[in-house]
Amino acid sequence: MEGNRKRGGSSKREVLIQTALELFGKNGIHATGIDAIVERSGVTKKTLYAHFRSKEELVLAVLRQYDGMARNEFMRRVEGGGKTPQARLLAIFDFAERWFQQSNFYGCLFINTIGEYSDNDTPIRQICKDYKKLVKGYILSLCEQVGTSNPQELAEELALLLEGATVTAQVSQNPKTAKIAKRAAKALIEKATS
Amino acid sequence: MEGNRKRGGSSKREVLIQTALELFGKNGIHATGIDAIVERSGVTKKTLYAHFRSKEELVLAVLRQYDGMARNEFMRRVEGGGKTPQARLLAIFDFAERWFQQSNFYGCLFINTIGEYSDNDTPIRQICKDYKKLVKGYILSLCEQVGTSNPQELAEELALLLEGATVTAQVSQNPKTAKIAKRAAKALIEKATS
DNA sequence: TTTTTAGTATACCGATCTGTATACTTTATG
DNA sequence: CATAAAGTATACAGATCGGTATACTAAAAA
Repeated sequence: MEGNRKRGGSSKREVLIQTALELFGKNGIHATGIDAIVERSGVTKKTLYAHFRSKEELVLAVLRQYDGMARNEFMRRVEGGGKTPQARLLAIFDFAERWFQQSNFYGCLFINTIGEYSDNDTPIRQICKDYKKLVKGYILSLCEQVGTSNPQELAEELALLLEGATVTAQVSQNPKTAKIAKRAAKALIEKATS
Repeated sequence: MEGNRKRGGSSKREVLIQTALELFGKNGIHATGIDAIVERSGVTKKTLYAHFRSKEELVLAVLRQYDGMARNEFMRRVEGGGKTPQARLLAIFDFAERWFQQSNFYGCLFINTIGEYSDNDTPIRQICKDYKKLVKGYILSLCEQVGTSNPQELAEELALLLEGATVTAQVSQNPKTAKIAKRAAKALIEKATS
């Protein structure tokens, strides 16, 4: 074979990853059984284990897939949200607000996953850590274009605001935390560039 | 009986709550089995179910206990960390730094728990939500004494910084996020009170 | 067309999960 | 001292966990 993913559609592998992503995001990883993924995806357990050797491998595939998707959309939205570096930095929080408003928003998958896996040197945790590092790197690259004497400092502060807004929106189920973070970000950017 | 908690010591109930707190914090709730709690605490399963009707009741007891302990220590440290409202607001982040440095720091138990329980109207989630609300209320009370035209706004911003520092310290295992948050907080407080 | 691959359907395995039952022991108090 | 509460030790029930085995089917490739 070879002609899977029937014409723009999705292979069984992708269906499984997508289904697992939904369930992991909603209920967490440990609370999501293989049987639930199999049932919801309409794919047989045998097929699942033909694509993934174990649940952990499925978890890793889900995290990697989401990592790519999320960072891509993040950068796309930020880039499209403004022309100047200042405007783009603020657009981060417009993107966040739309994200928080989605009905399937259950906080950051990577944060939630880290809460379930404390062992530091596991591949699962590493993916989560790397994601955060890469996002912060992107924010830093914007801060470097904004004309401040200490872009690293500004990037760290803005990254903190984004994380804080995300978990607070998750807890309170109120997307307005994005606006609060944006207001604080504006003040910090102004201070750094004056 | 009645003379439990043998002379300043701890009753079986308290031992179970403490043990469960450690395991829930480290590995999450769903990943922590009753058997693990029983084994680690040295208390029989029968006794556990004599004190708690179900695992969920134990979870609730753990969260309530931790809620009280954590808020108490938070306020105590902040109050002892400065005399003026400004100094106390900044002392929040000194407290946070010490917290992040503890070897058994695995992020905020309430945040991690919310990541495992997405259903909104469960008692478990309610405790987590209430905790965050009460902490924010305390921060607000400090902001009201600091002399700003919009204490609510400042409190929301500082609460976001604290959350962001907490989850970022959890992910990066680096307590320095507290200092970053403190720096940003200082700027926001100055701006609000000038 | 024949063969190989990917899939379904379903039953099963051993381990672990939450929770209960049975029988015995410690211990505080009336 | 006698009693009753609280505890230990241990086995077990029923469900679910992650993962495997068997038999059959659809379909693409040779």
